[in-house]
Amino acid sequence: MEFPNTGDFLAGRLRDKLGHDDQAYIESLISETREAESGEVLISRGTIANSSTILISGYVFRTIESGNRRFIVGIHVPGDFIDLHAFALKRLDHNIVASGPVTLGIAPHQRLRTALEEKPRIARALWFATLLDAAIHRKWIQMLEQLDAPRRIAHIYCELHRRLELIGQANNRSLRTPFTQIDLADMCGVSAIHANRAVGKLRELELAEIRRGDLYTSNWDALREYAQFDGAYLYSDGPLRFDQDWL
Amino acid sequence: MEFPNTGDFLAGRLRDKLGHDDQAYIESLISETREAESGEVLISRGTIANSSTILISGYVFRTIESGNRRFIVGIHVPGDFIDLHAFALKRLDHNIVASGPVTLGIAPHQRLRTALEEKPRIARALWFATLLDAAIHRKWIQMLEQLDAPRRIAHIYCELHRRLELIGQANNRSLRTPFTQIDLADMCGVSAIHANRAVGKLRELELAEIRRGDLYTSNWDALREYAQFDGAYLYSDGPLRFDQDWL
DNA sequence: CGGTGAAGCTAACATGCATCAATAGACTGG
DNA sequence: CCAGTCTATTGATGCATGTTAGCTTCACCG
Repeated sequence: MEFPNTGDFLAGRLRDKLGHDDQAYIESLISETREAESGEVLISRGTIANSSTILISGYVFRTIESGNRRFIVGIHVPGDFIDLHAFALKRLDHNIVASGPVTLGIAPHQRLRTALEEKPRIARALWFATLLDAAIHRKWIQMLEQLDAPRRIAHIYCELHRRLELIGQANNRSLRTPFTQIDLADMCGVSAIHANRAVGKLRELELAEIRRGDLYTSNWDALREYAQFDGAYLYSDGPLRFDQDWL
Repeated sequence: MEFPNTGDFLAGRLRDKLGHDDQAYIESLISETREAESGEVLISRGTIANSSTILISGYVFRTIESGNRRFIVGIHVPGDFIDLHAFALKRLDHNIVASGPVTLGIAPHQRLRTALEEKPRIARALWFATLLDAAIHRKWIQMLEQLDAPRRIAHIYCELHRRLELIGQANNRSLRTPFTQIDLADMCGVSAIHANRAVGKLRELELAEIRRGDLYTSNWDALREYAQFDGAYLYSDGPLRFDQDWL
């Protein structure tokens, strides 16, 4: 299977957790790829799925609609399984929406089932991936409880930067995204106007310049300190040997 | 193994998901039980664990300490595995703290490992449990993004009420907890003073009376509507057959 | 080239919440 | 029984954020 625009796109999340053979095996679960446009609802809340999806390029949001407003409860970067829940739970409790153009890999549940039976290590790797999602969720909860709007925005960009780093797609000076200020507002639980003020404050403090979703900074460290960002929750440190002493 | 104060305490989370034999099997993973006092840190962030823990009675918080303040990012009720993450990730990124006196069941990782190898259905049940945790996390994110302080408190109690219902420990008129207003503040990301005002507002609206953590109400439906509570995210509806078409 | 709509930006006022200060009630240990 | 501590409560003040309205900028497209 050929993946456009990506080398070893699965290198990120499961990087230290699987050998090269296992990575290739996971890629072999993908039966086809698909392109989608910005704003497209890739998976709707409540739909019964019989395949799961890997994000190959672009960004997607997990969104919950409530009271004619949309809330973003998670973001995914290339290499992430975006609906493993649907495999175990059969239906999702939220929508998955493309932010900007995306490329997706489709993994039929039938193949996943076989993989889980034949390769226990794969099963654990997928479990690990969902545990990591949960850890990121917890960090967002804390972020929403603790930080004001400018810091929330800074924290989100710092997290994305680290996650892109893990798949070799991070840039020293900038982070390009298709996010609008409305998207930022929906992530932070503030109004779009206030998201605008928050972006302005980061600019005023000379920590970051955010233009049309693209963040430019000359000092990631200062930005991370301002956002009180500590990436330990991403479990990306080397010595953690996932497969070694588990099986 | 005898469990004090609980009948079939695992009936809740995995209720429809496992047969009676499997429930008994999970209970047999527990090598010993342990009591702990209110406020005790049961599992510290960063500790390498070689056993996992099931909450048998009482409540526990998942907490993150940051900038000399504590944030609560999750609550567990009897029947929940509280540190399955530590099994797969080896260390936790947060603390687990007893709220009020608790009884715990200890399941050595060695036994869990054997169980996962011998009973694929158990492995999936545990995976399901962590996915449910993630779904609850997402709901908290949305709640923090959308609701004001009084509604957040109401939502948290509505969620707990539903979760207690699933293990047959819910009461029609009240919900007893050992939570202080400081705890409520740490869950909602507001100051203790404001949590007090929020409690006062629920009282003023005649939706609920909260005294020393115990909530009394004559109208759960009104409270749920006020909090915009929809329990679908708890995946507790009958027709979802977890083990049937998965294996 | 100019119209159109979405996104970004700004101002003015209203509300939610933090903070400080102070007090009262409840539990605990002497 | 009292003192000390933790919790609950109330008021006053200022900052954070919501809301409404209007304006600007830019990409797209006829």
